[in-house]
Amino acid sequence: MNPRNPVPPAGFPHAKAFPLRAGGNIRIGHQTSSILAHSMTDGPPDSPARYDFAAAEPRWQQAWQDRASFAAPDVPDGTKPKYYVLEMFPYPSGKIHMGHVRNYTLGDVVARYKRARGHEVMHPMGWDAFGLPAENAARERGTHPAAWTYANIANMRSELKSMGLSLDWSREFATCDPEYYGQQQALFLDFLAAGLVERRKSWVNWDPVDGTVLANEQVIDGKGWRSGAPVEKRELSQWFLAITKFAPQLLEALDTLDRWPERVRTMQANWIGRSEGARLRFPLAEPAAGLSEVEVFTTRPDTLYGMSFLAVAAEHPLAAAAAARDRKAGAFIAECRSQGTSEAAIEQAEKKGYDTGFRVAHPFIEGVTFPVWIANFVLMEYGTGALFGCPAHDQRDLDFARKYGLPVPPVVLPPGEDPASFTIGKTAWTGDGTLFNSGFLDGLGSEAGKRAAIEALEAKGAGQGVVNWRLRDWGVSRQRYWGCPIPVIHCEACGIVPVPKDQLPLKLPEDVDFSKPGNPLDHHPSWKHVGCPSCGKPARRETDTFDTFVDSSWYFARFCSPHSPTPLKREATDAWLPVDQYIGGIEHAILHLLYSRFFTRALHGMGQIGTPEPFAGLFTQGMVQHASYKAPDGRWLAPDEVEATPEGGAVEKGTGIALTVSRNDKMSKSKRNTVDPGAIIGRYGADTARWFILSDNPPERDMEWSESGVAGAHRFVQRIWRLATGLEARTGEGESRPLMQATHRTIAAVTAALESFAFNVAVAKLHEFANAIEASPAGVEAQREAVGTLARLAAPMMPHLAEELWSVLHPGDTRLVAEMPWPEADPALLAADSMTIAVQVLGKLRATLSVPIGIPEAELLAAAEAEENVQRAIAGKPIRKRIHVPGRVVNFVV
RNA sequence: GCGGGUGUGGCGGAACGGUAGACGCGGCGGACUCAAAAUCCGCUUCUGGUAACAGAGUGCCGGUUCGAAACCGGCCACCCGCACCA
Repeated sequence: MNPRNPVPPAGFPHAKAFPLRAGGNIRIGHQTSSILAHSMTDGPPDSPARYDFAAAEPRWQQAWQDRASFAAPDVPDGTKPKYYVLEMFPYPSGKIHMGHVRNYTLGDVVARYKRARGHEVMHPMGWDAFGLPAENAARERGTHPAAWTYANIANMRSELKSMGLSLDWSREFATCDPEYYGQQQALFLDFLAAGLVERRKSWVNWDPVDGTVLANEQVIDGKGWRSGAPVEKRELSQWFLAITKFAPQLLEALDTLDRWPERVRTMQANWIGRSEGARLRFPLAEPAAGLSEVEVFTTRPDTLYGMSFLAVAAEHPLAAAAAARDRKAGAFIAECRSQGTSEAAIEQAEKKGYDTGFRVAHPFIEGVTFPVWIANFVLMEYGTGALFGCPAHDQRDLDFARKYGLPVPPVVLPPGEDPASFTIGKTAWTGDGTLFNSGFLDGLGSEAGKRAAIEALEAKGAGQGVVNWRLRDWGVSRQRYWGCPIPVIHCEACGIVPVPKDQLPLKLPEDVDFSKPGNPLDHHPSWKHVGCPSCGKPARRETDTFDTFVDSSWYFARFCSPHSPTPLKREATDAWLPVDQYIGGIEHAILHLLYSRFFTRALHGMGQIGTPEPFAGLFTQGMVQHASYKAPDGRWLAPDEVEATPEGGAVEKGTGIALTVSRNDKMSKSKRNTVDPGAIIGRYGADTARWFILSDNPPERDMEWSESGVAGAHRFVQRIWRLATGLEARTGEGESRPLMQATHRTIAAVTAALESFAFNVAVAKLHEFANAIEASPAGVEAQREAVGTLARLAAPMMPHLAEELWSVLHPGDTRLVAEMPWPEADPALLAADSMTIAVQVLGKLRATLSVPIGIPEAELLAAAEAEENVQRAIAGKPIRKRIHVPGRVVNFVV
């Protein structure tokens, strides 16, 4: 996925925060971590007492690759249930970051677990490779975007491989591969043929810094999502994908996505923004500039008799008509446009308007006309860009009316108010009530009034009831080079002519000049000049490229048949879609996920995909954060420049200057608090990094990366390694049944935890199990069995160590844990031999009682009552009630 | 303003309505060592007590229940998303 703040390529300034060799003291919370690092890097690497992850991890990665352990067929034979697990694919910015490590570790746990549970698992990886950072790199240092991108991919691929992910690399592609974007061009032509593409002039969000158009979804607080520059309004011809045609389906189907987080569904529902109301036309008293009426949308047709004025947006045609005959109107429009849409601007902006002098008639009120104002709070993008002002029952309209001295006629009487005395002060009445001063609507309630007003409008031909959507069509044109070329040709004679499919892929030219501002494709001397495929006359290629969100709107489907000569292969998508578990950041809750849903529905409608929804399950992970350190002079310090104080604060190394510590800050270059995964993996190994990132907290929450936490995870890795290698030395002749029971309880607990994404709990249960093994007096064979199960249960999280443990426990066994089935809990061993019963008096714990399973109730109650503490609490009072919850608790009520 | 979510030790967090604080981090004490590291053992919610034990305790107020972190009603705080949306 394209990050909002892409990390510029090449060396992070503090990539050396965690040096691979000794000497890198990270002194957060005393000296443990630096001391540990010292011993681990300087100690004998082949010491039998320590697990040599640096040698073992590549070895097992090679073994998986040699055995093609993670390859999935395009069309499985159906003997196993399929499971498609996918993490949002990365933007190749140069290096992986901790967010990637978390994301891909989560997905890998699911993939490995499901594989062990007998599913045919597809777990692919690719690259969301088009986008602006590559072009910026080209401008800044003269590398070609393709060279920059593919070099980054090569680097990040090897970083991902070092994590030991169970990926099917044979499915890998980058969206900037012509084999991919050529298929995307073919899909676009299908969309065009299906009537889902429109070219039209429209007011667009223009990012003056990036020099390109932005979709509404890419404008955050009035600023460009990438550049952060205030967005301007411009009118341009653009390509649009007709997502609004699917608005009702996209909204309704949210209810079917029961394995999506509630908050994502809510965000999408809000974004789609359905509202019921009416569209109606107000005739102009005198036609102006060819306009004879103004259309408005309202959700409150019941309040039509409360009209006081009509207001249009600055971009509305009627505003232009006013400007044409009135210089001051033009000046007001210009003022509105420069006002900006930033949050600050909106908050400060008072409601301003300009009376155009035009007047409109009212559909119900004869012989009266109302003034038409241009108002800065009317949005051209919503509804019709015009509204009727009803100040008594809309706060914003009321503020406007008070400012300009417009009338405020009340028409909705709140419950309990007297019509003779009810007036509106500074607060509009926006609730329901009884209509009055409203002609034929008088006496109706608000809901009945709406229905009656719509009926009357329809009868008069003045309007109709409608459902209005906040969702806009998706403008996909971008004036950039490093994107998928839009495969159409503009011909003076024939108009818009699609590039014939047999000429796809329409490739980007390689010789481009980034020295001039603007779109290099447009500047290219020859690329855009082409013969019209229809009439043969000279014509012009479209030089816009697609928004990169188009690339990510169907990649999950392409993964099913990544080498197909057609965009999709129906047998493959039928076999694999929908994605069973999709995992990624919450930042894509609207944009990417909504676009992908739209694409899937569109392709479903064209018969190219058999399912209407792309992602059956969605999991949104939290961010990875890290403490940040700021000096009084405003400098940010990297963790390795900081020393902890005994009081829990931090000072700058060397100078001793006290620093402000912020404990949970999103990792960012500017705050210098990033941690480089490559360095962590080099120093502790992939398993340690994976284990820690899973153990810290529930995966949907933000987590804090801490050095001491990683060190703790590494201690556990080494500990269970010793558990396996020291089997013979740990003599034991004792009973093995308790250990077997602990084993099977752990199988059940870890299984339940993994099923519910409670990976931190799974980790805790495995810690407990390791404690139990260590404390067990059981003999060698029973311990071997237990440690072997520990390895298999830990395998989704620590795959390399699991293989290593298995090979140590079972020399000569050539099976891989990655290909073994999941351990089954034996119900006979889940049942305990004895149980601990809590004994309460009046709900307060007074004793615990260890009793054999199956003890008669009377016996148990007698034993409980006999407890000394219980007797003291009862204090001689008669027991009124004895409550017994078998296996749990006894409660005496006195 | 609308919508969604979260509140539990020093910290991250566990806990089918049934022993609150599993597990980890940090801390304290100890063993081993010439010394350190690594490793191991013990303690670690708060208050009182040497202890046994007692009292309090899951944001606040109330309710349901033999029993509430969990369920219900009413608040508070924080986080996130949307928002001059007609």
